[in-house]
Amino acid sequence: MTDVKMLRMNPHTIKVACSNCNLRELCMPLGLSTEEIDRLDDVVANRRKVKRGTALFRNGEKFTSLYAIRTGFFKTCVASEDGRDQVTGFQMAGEIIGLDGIVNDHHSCDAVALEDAEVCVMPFDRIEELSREINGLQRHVHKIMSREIVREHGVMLLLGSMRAEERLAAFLLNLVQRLHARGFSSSELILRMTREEIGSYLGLKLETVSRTFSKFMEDGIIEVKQRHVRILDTEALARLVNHQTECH
Amino acid sequence: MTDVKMLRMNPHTIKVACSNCNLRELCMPLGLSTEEIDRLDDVVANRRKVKRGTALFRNGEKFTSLYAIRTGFFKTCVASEDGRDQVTGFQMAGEIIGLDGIVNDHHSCDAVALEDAEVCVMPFDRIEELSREINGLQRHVHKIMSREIVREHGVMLLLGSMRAEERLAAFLLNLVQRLHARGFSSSELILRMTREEIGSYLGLKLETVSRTFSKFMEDGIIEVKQRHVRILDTEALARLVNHQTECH
DNA sequence: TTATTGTCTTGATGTGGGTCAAAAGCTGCT
DNA sequence: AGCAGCTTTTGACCCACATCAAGACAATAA
Repeated sequence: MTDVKMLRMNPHTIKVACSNCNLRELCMPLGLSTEEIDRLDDVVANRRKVKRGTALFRNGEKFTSLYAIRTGFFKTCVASEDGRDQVTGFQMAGEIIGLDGIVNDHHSCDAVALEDAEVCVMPFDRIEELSREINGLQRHVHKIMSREIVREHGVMLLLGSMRAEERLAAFLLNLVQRLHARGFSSSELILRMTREEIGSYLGLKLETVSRTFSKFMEDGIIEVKQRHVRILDTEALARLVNHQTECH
Repeated sequence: MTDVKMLRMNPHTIKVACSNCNLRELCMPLGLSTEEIDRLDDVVANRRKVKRGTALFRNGEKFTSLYAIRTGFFKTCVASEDGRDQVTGFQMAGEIIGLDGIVNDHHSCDAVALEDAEVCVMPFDRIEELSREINGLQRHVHKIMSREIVREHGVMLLLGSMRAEERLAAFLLNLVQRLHARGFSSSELILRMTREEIGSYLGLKLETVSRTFSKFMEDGIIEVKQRHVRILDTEALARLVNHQTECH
């Protein structure tokens, strides 16, 4: 038996329930009846652990399920024929990954854990089945996909029209805001990704990311020490993003 | 009565049917029963004409419907607080626009016609209703949204890691391929957008777009005369995109 | 402890594409 | 036809970021 088969058949899985999950409000619809919430548990087939540095799924693999992140941190990236690759997003607890696989029944990007992680496996045919019966779930699935489309519009704006400082400022504000929504500090964070991964996401080289961090530190906007970042002046970051230049 | 209200109440609409629409295979699912196809006609509330240069919808407007393009050509664009804007896509006959509005019940981008256009208005609550009953439609809606997510991944790769020539080559190949799928030439096309709009989409300035066109012409890869483009060497364009540099 | 490897910072230098400017070509209007 | 306003092209110059290179720092293993 191949290693791959072993992995598929013995995927460190645990049977669990949404009904008592503290992340439910992040990844599942609100306002369901208790009966509907019980039925949601049928959607989550099991959980799966993903070790740091390994892939939850890879480009080309058959698509079967969406994944709700329970713990840990992921990056998704696409690659072009000639080997360049581009980080398309960083995902944290409560967020859903795998949507890219729906259109062609195969994934078109890699999802790699940046720290040991655990995900809820939600077979997509079960989701479709149940969302025919629970309007709130149907609506929720649509919203999640639309949200991803809108998020990507924002990244396109960033990549297409912002300069390095603006990109990094936008990146930091976005990260800290999402962490804050999960109960973490709104001024302090640990980066789970390397400078190179940040650079890939932002369309910059790692040296530029590093230099821009240093620049922000000189300007007293943040403190950075390796992966630990403390935001001292959120307003200044926001001003950078909105390009409130001091001219006239 | 305000102009806006006038517009809403008198939107140049015509009642029509999918069942005999020659674009159905592009915007609607395949393999439905005749009974199901008849019911699809209920989804399309009416058609709406959009004059060149005017918006089908704008950022901030209430979201009610998706739109299937019947004729004409659109651009979608997002704007940042400080007025910069970014073209996020160009859409042609058979493609669906409006997906951005689902998540917040309001549109988050503008859709502007680049030539006189006509769209089928599909109220989203009707789509949701019917897709609970017709599995093929449900699946189709999911695929359309997933396709858009994957398309945007491609744009992120382009914006994040390609150089000007590669971007323009990728853009041309993509356009001509989509046009070819609609029965047009695979080597000749009319650009419906300005150099500035191309530049915005590709994260370049209009001068760079113009220079790159000229460069391609010097190299004998294409012929350009204003908005008319003839592709002489598709292979060369493809090689550019895949960065097959001549260095070993 | 030291070696090893991956990550990060910083400096020196180069360049792709941005910016500014001018002119030519198109389109539409009167 | 003639004018006005876009759009496009092209040239000259510049700068933000890439590239190349060296060294510092951190984490892990021997």
